[in-house]
Amino acid sequence: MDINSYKSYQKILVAVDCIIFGFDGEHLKALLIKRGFEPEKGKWSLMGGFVGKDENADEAAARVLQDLTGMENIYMEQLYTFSDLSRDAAGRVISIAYFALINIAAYNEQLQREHEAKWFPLNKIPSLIFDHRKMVMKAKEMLRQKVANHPIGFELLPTKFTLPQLQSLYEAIYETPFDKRNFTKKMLALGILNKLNEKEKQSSRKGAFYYIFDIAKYQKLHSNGAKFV
Amino acid sequence: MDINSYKSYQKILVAVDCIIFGFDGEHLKALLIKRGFEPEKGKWSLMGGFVGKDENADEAAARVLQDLTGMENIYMEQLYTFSDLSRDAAGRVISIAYFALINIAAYNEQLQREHEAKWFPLNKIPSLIFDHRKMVMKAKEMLRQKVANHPIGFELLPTKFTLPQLQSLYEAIYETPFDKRNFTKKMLALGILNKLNEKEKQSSRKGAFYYIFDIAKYQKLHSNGAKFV
DNA sequence: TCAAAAGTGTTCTAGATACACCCATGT
DNA sequence: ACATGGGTGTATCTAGAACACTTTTGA
Repeated sequence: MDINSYKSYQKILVAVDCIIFGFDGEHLKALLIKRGFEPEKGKWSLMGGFVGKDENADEAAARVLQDLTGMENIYMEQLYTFSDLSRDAAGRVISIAYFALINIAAYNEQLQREHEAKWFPLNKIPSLIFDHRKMVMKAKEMLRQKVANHPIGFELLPTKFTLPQLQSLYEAIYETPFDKRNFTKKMLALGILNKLNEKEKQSSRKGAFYYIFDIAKYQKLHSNGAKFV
Repeated sequence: MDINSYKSYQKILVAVDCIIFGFDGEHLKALLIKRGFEPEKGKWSLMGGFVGKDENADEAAARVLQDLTGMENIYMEQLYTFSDLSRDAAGRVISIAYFALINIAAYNEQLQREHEAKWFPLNKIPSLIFDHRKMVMKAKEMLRQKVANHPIGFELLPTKFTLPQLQSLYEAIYETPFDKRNFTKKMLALGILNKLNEKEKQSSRKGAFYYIFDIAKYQKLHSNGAKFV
């Protein structure tokens, strides 16, 4: 703050934009919508909204996410604030970007149709309005960093998942294959997965055992992160 | 964005606040100012300012930093955006926090007096206005993470520095002692330090060789980070 | 019986850690 | 001569990487 009074400064429109990641078992995807209003109507865009006078940015982002997905308690984290003068064609708007991780299978098809939303693989993101492409790229980078040290990958999977599914997810995030034995070894060594006495039989004849993430065990061990990759 | 027009949303005052880190050879410190205007006049605070209509947040932060330090080209990075409804006692203001690293020895004493600024060791931060304490803590966390993978520690030291100085810095950042032999070994193994044929003789009789950071070598090796701790 | 994916151990290598003595110099 | 901080090497341990075969079962 400098010595000028608050009043001599101009207020600015503040938006949030959400990069919503999902994983379909093969590709890491982002949920985009066809923008329904001007400017740039009809173009692909991130889901966003303005920050209202009675909410903070986290609340605004959660509201936007709920509008689009119908879900609450989505994993969500602030990413970065974009403030270039001409980033929004309609005027000065700064945008606080959030990234969110959801279980793609739980996503409501109905809402998808209502919003004209679509999942795009990260390597096939269409042309986006404004600086949204930059946001997606930054979110992807942050996802990689976070996943390496925090057990957030599980947010992208169903409650019950198999080790091959988990591995596919990590391979999709890092765009690189991992050795099955080493991967399994490391994940199990973390001691935060509980094996269920039940198999997933869709994707193979033999079937793969389901696991669940044991959040209690995780929190006991290392509240501030451990190495996941 | 939702279907409402931009106009139906309220604009918000947008500020930047800077967490400025320095290292005096022993302690990691943050530069704080005595706030010169209401509300909370006379209390300790981060240096901040509003984002003007003709600048983006990075530019605003750079301007604020230059006001306080007289320096340009300071290492600076966006940290997080704080937007709680009641974070500023004077009204709704969101603040984009930045952290900056400067060579404390190059800091202009004159400006320090003008701004009633003072360096505080990180473990002796006084009571701060608003949510500034949260900002400082978050900045400290980010500094640790960044320093581990990026050669930004050098920003806190003079151009010429000794290995004992570098080690003290890392020890201050991580609040933990390192083994001298292992530290030296690792730093030299990175291959990004150039030994000068010149010694620093203030702090010991024998004297310690000066080194300089070789940014060119660093960039050649790994543009996207390496392990520094 | 065979195709397709799941499951499982050992060896090797590199990086991290632990550890103690001599060196250079100013007083 | 001695006190102070600077400089250096080796042995051990641990985590990560490389690598191939057997198991299960539906078709």
